[in-house]
This record gives sequence, C-alpha cells and structure tokens, in this order.
Amino acid sequence: MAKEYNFREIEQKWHRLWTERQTYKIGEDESREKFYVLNMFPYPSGAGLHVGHPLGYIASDIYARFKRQQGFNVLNPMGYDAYGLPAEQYAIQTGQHPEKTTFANIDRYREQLDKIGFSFDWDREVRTCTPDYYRWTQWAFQKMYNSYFDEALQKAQPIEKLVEKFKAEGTWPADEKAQNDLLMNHRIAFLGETMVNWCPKLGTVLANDEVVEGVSVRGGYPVEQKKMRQWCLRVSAYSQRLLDGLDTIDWSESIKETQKNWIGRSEGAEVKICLSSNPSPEGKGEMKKPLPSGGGLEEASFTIFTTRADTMFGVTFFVLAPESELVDKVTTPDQRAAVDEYLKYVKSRTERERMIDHTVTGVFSGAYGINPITGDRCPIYIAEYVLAGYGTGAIMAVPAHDSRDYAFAKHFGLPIVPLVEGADVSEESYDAKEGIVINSPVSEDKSVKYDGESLCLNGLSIKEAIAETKRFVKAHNLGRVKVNYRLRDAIFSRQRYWGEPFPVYYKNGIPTMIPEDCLPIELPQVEKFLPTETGEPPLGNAQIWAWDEVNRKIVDKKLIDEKTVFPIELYTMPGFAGSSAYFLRYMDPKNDKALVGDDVASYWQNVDLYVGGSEHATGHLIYSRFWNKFLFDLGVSKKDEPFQKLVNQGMIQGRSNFVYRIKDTNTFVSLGLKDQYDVTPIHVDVNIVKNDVLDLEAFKAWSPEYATAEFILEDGKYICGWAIEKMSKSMYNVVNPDMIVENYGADTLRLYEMFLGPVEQSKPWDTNGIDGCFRFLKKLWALYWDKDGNLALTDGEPSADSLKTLHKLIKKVTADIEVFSFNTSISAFMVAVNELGQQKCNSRAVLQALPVLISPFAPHIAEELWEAIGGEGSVCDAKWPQYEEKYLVETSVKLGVQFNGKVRFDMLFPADATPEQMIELATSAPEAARHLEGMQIVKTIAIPKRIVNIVVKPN
RNA sequence: GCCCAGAUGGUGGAAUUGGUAGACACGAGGGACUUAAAAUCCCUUGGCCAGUGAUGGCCGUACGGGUUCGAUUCCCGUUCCGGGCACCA
Repeated sequence: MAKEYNFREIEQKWHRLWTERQTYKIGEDESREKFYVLNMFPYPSGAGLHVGHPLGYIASDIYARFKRQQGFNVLNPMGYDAYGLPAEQYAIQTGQHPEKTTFANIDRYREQLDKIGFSFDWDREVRTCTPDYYRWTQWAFQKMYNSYFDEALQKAQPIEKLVEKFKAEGTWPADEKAQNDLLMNHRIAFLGETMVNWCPKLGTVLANDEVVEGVSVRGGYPVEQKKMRQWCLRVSAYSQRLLDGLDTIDWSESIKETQKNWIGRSEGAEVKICLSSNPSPEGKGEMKKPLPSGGGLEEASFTIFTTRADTMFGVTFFVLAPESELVDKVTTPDQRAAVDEYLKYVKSRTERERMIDHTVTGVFSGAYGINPITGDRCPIYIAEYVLAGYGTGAIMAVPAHDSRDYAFAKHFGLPIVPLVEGADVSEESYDAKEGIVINSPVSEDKSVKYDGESLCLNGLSIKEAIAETKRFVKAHNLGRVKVNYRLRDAIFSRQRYWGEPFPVYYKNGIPTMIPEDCLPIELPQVEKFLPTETGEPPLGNAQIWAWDEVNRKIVDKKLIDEKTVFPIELYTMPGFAGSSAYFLRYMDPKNDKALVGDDVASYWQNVDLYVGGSEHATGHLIYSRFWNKFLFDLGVSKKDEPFQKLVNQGMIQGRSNFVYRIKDTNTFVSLGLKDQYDVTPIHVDVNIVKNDVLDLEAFKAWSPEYATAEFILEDGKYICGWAIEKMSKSMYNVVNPDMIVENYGADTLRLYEMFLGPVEQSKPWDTNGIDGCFRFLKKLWALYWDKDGNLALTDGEPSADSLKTLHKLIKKVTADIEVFSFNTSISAFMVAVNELGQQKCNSRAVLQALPVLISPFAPHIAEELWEAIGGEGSVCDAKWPQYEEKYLVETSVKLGVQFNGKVRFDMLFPADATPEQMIELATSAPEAARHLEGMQIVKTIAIPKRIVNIVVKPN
C-alpha cells in the first residue's frame, strides 16, 4: 500500500510543533537584513472569516516565508482592529456588550487563522481595544494637540515655538481665552466648530471617507450636515507632503490616483474683486486706476479663486456660495427679499438632493463687482453651484469656458465671451485647456493699466496665458498665487461607546490634557452603551468619569467642583485612530515606556510590503500616512512613508447557485430545462452544490420546506444556475475556510486561493477547481514514496531531464514570487511535478529541493517531506535554492520561420548559430524549398535565438 | 463630465513585455483498472473546412483602422465592464 497523503494528521502535527518550537518567533537581529511584511489587520466581525479574508494573508505569508528562506529577518505580525463602528454595530445587533462580542470574535478568528498555517509571530499580536495599546493612541493624540504645522518647514513643531513666534511678533493676546482660541486654530489635534456629517441612525458623526453619496458607508443610513463642536485632526496641513510622498512609494497607479483625487490639489490664483460703488449700470471706467490699498478696502471687496487665470477677460458675472458670509454684505436692499427667499430654498435642500439634482438655480444680489483686469462692471449672483467650503466660496464666472458657468449664463441670459481661437460656444462651453487666446483684450482700452502696464494675452497658448496672468496679478498686487486642496481635516470625535476615550478634561470649558504619565485613560464600564439619535454620548452614562487634578486620578462625577475636579471628555475616538500607527507598535508591542523603542524603530524602519484591500484608499491609507508623518516629525517613526510597497488584493466575490422552482409547485427543474417551464429562481446554499450539481438529499434536508421536493433532472443530475454576487449570508454563497480545510487541508486551501488568479484581481470564489490543487499535492506526495510506503529516494546521479525540470522550476518560481505572480508559480509546480513523475525521478539531489520551494505555498506538506528526507531544522529556515543556467541550456532552439507572414514552419537551429547561419539553414531547408519555389526573396531577418523571417514575393 | 484600470476558449486564467496565442487548472467527451463506486492513469478538447488517416488549409485575443517582416502586446478611433473623483471653479 502506497503511503497516503494524510493532510489532517500532517497539519495537526506541524501546528503543534510550530507552537512548541516557537518556529515563528523572531527578534531584532542586526546581523541580518530586515524585511517587514504586513497585512491590514481585520475587524473581528461576528460572522468569522470567510474565504475572502485569508487571500491577502496567504499572499503575504508566501512572500514572508520566501524572504525568510532568502536570509532576511522577516517581521510578519497579526492583530485585530477591534475598536470602532463595525465591532460595535455587531454588538448592538446581537444585544451584547461590545467587549464580550469583540473578544469572542477575536478568539474565533484566531482559531480559524491558526488552521491555515500562517507564519505570524503571535507574541507580537496587538488589539486596538486593550489599554496597553490605546495608551499610545492617546499619547499620539496629545502630541498632536501640543503641536502645530509649520508651513515654512513643512513639518510639525511643538506648540511652544508658535507661542514664541506670536510673542516675537507682538500678536500674543493677554487674555487666556484668546490665547487658547488662537492656538486652537493651529494645533494639529484641535477642537473645532465645523459642519460635520451627522448620521442620526448611527448616532454619530462620520469622517468624509465614511460617507458616500449622502449615506453612511456602514449601514447605508442617511447623513445630514450639522454644525458641531468636535475634535479634528489637521490632516489638510499635510496635503502637500501626502501628495509628494506618493512619488516615493511603490503603490499601484490606481490607488495613487485615488489619493491624488482625494487630496485634490489645484493651483490657481486668488484675485481681489472690488464692489462697484456706483449703483447705476453706467459706472464704467471707475476702476481705471490702481486699486486703493489699505483702509476701507476690506469692506468693499471680496476674493475669488480660479485655476483659469487666463480667462479674466471673459468674466461676465461673479457668483457667491449661498453659505458665504459675503452674501449678507453685498445684497442690496431692493434684492433682499429675493435673496432671502433663495437662501431659504437652499437650506431646505438636503446634501443628497444637492448632490444629485444639478438644475440651475440662483439669484441676483443687486451688487456689482469690478473686474480688475478689464475694469468691467459685472453682476454678483448667489448660487448653490458654488461651494462655501472650497477656495474662497466665491468665483468669477467665465461662461464661454466653464460648463457650469455656461449653464448659469444661458439660464439667466448673461453674456458669453469666447476667448479661445476657433472655439464655438453657441451650444456649449469650451472647457479644454488647449488653444490660442483671443479677445484678451478685445481692444486696448479694455485692459486696465497698472503702473503703466496692461495685460495682453492675445496669441499666447492657454498655459502661457495662465502663467502671464498670475505674474501680472502678483506684480500689481491684485491678488496672489494660491494652491488649494480638497482634502479636509478629519473629524476625530465619535458619539459612541466602543472607542478610545480622549485623555482630555474640561477646565472651565477649556480642554486640558490629562498628564502623560497618567495614561492610559481606560474606557469606563457603562450599562447603557447604545448610541442615541440626538447625539448624547454614551460615556455620559459613566458615573466614575471626572478628573481629579490634585490626586491625578479618575473619580466620581459627583465630585466635580470645577476647582480641582473637572468633567472628562465624553466623546470617543473613531475607528481609524487605533489603526493609524499599529504597524509601529508591532515592532515593539510590549514596550511600556514608548510607542516603539528608538533602537527597535531604527532596525525595522517601515513596512516593506503592505497587503490589503483598496477600499481603504481614502481612509486608513491617508490617515496612517498622515499619522506616521506626524510621528516622523517627532522622530518616533524613522521613515516619512509608512508603507513602501503596497499590494491591493482583490475582493473575493460570491458565486451564488440557484435552483428553479416551477411556479406554485414543489418541483424543481434543472438549469438546462428551465426554459420550458414558468420558474422562480431560488438561492440555494453553495455548500450543498458541487461543480454546479445539486446534492439532492442535502437539499431536502436543508430546509423543511424542501423535504418533499421533487426534481426534473437532466442526465440524472440536477444542474444549478449561478451568478456572481457579493458574498453574503442572504445569498447563501458564503464559503467558510474551515470547511475547505476540513475537506482538503490548509495547504490545498492556500494553493487554491492563489491559483484562482492574480492576487490584485477581484474574482468570484468558485470551488469548482479546487480538486486540481488537491491532486497536485497528492502527486507531489507520491514522488517520495514507493509502493510499500517507504521513502523512495536514491543517491544516484539525477538525470539531465530531472535537473532541467528542477532548475527551470527554481528560476520560474523565484521570479514569480518576487512579482507576486503566485498563480503562475503554482502552474510551474504542477508542470514540474508531472514531469518528474514521468521521468520516474527519485534522485535525492532533486527531490530535496522541492519541499523548500513549495514551503511558502504549502508549508505543512513541505515540513513533513523535509523531515522525512532528513532535512535539518524547519523547512522555513532552509536556504532558498539557486538555479544554475548550465542545466537550462537548450541543445537546439526551436524556431519559427516565417515567409511573408503567411507561410511558416518550425525547424531546429543549433543554439549557437549566428543569424547568418540561421538564414542559410532556413533558406536551404527542404521545407523551405517548397515555399520558396517560384518566389523571390525580398528580405531576410534573423532575430537572435528566435526566428528567421523570409519575405518573399512572386517571381 | 474628468481621471485610472481592463476586455483572450464552455470556465478561472497563461504568453519570456513585439516573435509558434490559449501554458496550467477546471469542466466536458472517450478509454484503462475495478463486481461496483471512489481514487488513480492515458487520450481528445478555440472555431470552421478538406481527408479513412498521418495531416493540411482558413479564421481567431471586444470592434474599426494604423505602424511593422511579424501585433493579445505599440499608436488612433469606437463599444462595453470595473474603480476613483464629481457643481472642487
């Protein structure tokens, strides 16, 4: 009896031995080069792992094991993102305390992860909800509170430096409240009264990336705008560095693009527009003199932002955002009623309506502004298509070259002046930034002179015209060059229970940091942790939640006297707080003196390879880059960018199966025959379907409703229909990795997840092909044993074929792992194992290399074989083999010969043939003679080692 | 609307980055072993045409053009699917 591949026994054995021997425990080792592999850690949700979760973990584990075998000291940790909305929502849905569910879920995750055989160093596990971890989240927050962003240095600085600066400038106020307000405008973590995304259903505010199309990402509940006092992080200060950093890291173009869009840098000009003091439409020419400077100007002017400075000559009106403070100032008495009515209308519209419905609305303010370049007097409108939150909340409208301005001008019958040669603006605007400028100015007297110079852009390209206008505006003090970013500050408070408490108390309303050495401030136990629609924070229910300044501890709220005992912040931090610097904590998870020790941080530097989903592009991946840059400014983190290379694993979609019930019966008809009946498709659990064939007995047992089901079969089988859908319980298409491990083993699961296709690509989970991977492992296994179950290796000289197979494999796999092409590596293994089987190879020299090569993919079987052949230690530490070219040399090269691209045949050339010899051989070959008959050779081309082309034409 | 990525057999996907398209796997069909099943092994498998056959020919990488001796690959245009941003001036 040949020895059977008993994966259960093997996998259990090695899980035990790995734990006993601490195979995956690693430390800092200066003698070896470090490599840091990291997965985005999971939210321990209640449903447990499905087959989509391990995809990225398997990919990174393969790479980590590979790097380790290449001699690197590899850090490959895992932990849990346990605070935040998902964990809390699950607790709420199941009516349990989040602490209980979170820890139960973590245990379940751990159990599932352990079955798959990852090389995680579990001694380094972090959980964001444990006090020894979130102590450093609170610590970082306090550092941010005590820092400001120095624009000139482009880095964070201690807030004291800013105080010094204000004092030196003489702008430091005497009043403590004013001092506090002033600093609050500069702190990186600050308390701000801003419009926030308020989600009543979730009972909390949300960050911009947590809201899509006016509804919450989590749950899909409506979100409204509300002015609230909230903690914020000044992420926007880092806009330029976040943008610049993208050029230094190895991320996919699409995710960099997403971040660039999100940061939304636009370079433009701010131009000061004076109000026309002349109420009559005949007020022309009044500004044909340099702008007055100083006194009185502020009241009579506003500033617009534009990226198209070249279009100053085409301005025919100005527009203010309805929320702009200017609206009130400019509105004339006779337009007051109309404006008020319009503002009322705008207010009645939800964010969502405004986003979806783009009909043109607006109202004339009654006021006029003077275009400083042409001196023209243009009406000022108020319209909701201009946003208060971006730029200055005011624009100059150029209908000829902006589609929104165009629509507005058409609607209100305003003039449209084209400025680009050949642009036809009779039907639509010409928005492209290409062309030659005209009408700028139309005539010389339409351009205002400043210090004897007037602007003329005619004949310039648009690009040149933008630059020239910016220069002019700057030179004559009409405005300034300005860069705007779309990226907004992150709202950092949540009116929720399950998050890090803020280490802050309020002393007479002024936020004050709890001393650093008193951290962490632990989350208090409360009975009622549910959020409220009104936004009352659950921490308000905590009784022991006041700060005693003298005794430096948390005390009962009843003791609050506003003298030495003060209320503590009731909000908690959002989910992204804990996930923003966890990669640093893994380096030194047990350090109770620092987030990470300086030596340790210097050794591990940053993450070399980060693997996770692209859905975090505008959330976690922005926040953690920001957070890390801040810590870098502090000197805690050693690299400006936290994640050098990023691989985005694709989503695993569900593949649902359907049965077809004939209407009003309990009879089900197979896929191929369903069109002959009136049927209703019904989702059926994919776990009772194999290769789209329904297990009839299992189906009857699945639900009492189907116990008496009858079937119309085709070829004796019931074939199910299928569709690709989201993997979800309600579609009955969730595949649990435990079942795969149970039936095929972890090694097969690992192989199959990788074999499914490129890691980066989204694809449906389709168990149909899993047998192929299982068969491969059985064949690999069979190479090592003879009929009696004894090791079949011999020490004889391996055959040239076997050596070639082996070295081809080493070459291919080494190259493929390096570029994350795991599906093609596995294909190469399958080819190699088939070849070795056919060669009846039992040479030790060849077969001892295979366990090493396969171990990143299938570590359990690799360990077992490695042990069986007497390998030393764990296969994890076995040296990755090198291939040798000499075994790969072809004795002859098979080449295609083409005649005029139409006729071709294969022939063998000697490997060392020169191009000339190849041509000679090709043209004199008997096969060639047939094709060359009656033909004239026009041209011969020899591509070294590849192909000979002979171009012919009829004689 | 703007930006990014993509489209290859019945299916998942390969293709040394311009050089024999369809590796590998699944599924399907045929065969061997077996009382039978499972397991295992072997053969066929992009389409069409001709031939008893070995084989030969034509078409074929979403569609239409182009560059090239040669294009799945490069260029231009079109269609479709996915992702991001979106009254961002």
